[in-house]
Amino acid sequence: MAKSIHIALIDDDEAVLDSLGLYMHTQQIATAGFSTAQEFLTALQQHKQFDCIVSDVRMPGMSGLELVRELKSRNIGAPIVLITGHGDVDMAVAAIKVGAADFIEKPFDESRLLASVRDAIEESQQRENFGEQKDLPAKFESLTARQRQVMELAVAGLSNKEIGSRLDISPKTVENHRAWVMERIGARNIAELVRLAMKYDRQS
Amino acid sequence: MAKSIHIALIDDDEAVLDSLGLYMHTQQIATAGFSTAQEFLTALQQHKQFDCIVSDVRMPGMSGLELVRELKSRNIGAPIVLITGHGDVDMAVAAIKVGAADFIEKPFDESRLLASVRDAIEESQQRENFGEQKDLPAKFESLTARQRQVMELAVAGLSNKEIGSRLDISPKTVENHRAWVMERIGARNIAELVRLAMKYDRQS
DNA sequence: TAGACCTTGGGTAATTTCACCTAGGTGTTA
DNA sequence: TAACACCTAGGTGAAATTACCCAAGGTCTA
Repeated sequence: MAKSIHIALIDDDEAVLDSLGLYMHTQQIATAGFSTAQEFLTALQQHKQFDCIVSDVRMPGMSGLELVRELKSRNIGAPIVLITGHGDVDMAVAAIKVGAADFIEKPFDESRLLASVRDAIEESQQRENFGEQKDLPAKFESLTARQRQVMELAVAGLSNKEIGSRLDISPKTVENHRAWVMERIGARNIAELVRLAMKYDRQS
Repeated sequence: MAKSIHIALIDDDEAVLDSLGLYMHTQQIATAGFSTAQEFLTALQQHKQFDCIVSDVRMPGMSGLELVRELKSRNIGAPIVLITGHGDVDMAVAAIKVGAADFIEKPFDESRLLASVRDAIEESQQRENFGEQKDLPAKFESLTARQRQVMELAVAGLSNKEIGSRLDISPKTVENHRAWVMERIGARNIAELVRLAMKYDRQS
């Protein structure tokens, strides 16, 4: 349910990496620090996944802006938040145009960055959800009859015990069906399942 | 969350009361048995509340049909399921017309009655909900700013811990706000809250 | 200023959910 | 027949929710 957040921090200044990493940690966000864009790209090639990428703009080697372009050309979906100490309007415009999620000037409040990161992740997930919505009918129709029964009662707000007595099966079995439903539909919690189920109901 | 169900059983045949009461008990449904409609009405006057009333039709004194009329004239909302051993189509039609929720001929399967009772309760609750829907905006707007924040994040599927770190308050406080929200909105569980919140979003 | 309400957060205990696992019985299909 | 999917249901352990209780401090208002 929790869905831990994991972000990448890219900055050639170690002090920045440390302080941001520490702050994010206090916010239950895992971080991986990289001194250069190249280092980060190497990690990517090793199948590492990040929910968001926070990168400095001015760095030796590949710049943050170039990194954004590179990632976009690779079709990496993770949102990228750029931070910089020497930004100007043009640079900011360019960054957003090529697809950066945000562009923040140093010095900034850590909470400001956090909010930006969260917004970016949320937005990208909503994009994902839009993609998924087309498969909604397919997903719901892939449920077995039993799973559908359980799903409907769960969405109606019944506990596993109540569903069990309603369907005359053990609460444990309900639990199992429920787990399957969550996985098949791709919902991370009941709230999401309810939302998707309502969407599906209205669609079809 | 559980919302225990409590129904009234009215039949002049003690054996019927006993067996139905026993069966309902196995289904986590509490029952109160009455030998005559009058007895039941007396209980009603003592502020007893029932989610559903199951009554025989042919009884000494007031008949089941008369009971339905009586209750309707008193504006009692609880659904009434009639059961009878000597029914005919006309009687059934009349029963439904005056507002009985269902009309079942003996002998019947206990599970058949159970399903009928549950459907009736669900329907009557939906009627209630329709009534409540008009108050939906009022309810949501009665939330304080903090409660609304918590509500929105909860509906989005975040755990109390996540909401806490997002709002920089302790999970415990989130819990308290959440409880208030549930009470104010009148939702019995998250699923219901999500549904109401979506309804509200679409309405306004 | 006293009362009402909101926000904050602590405690305790019961219940529920979640994420794993194993495993038998059934029915379908390659 | 063997593989596969499904339903059933048990176990364990961690995490979360729910329902209560309590109290302190702030703000606003009659």
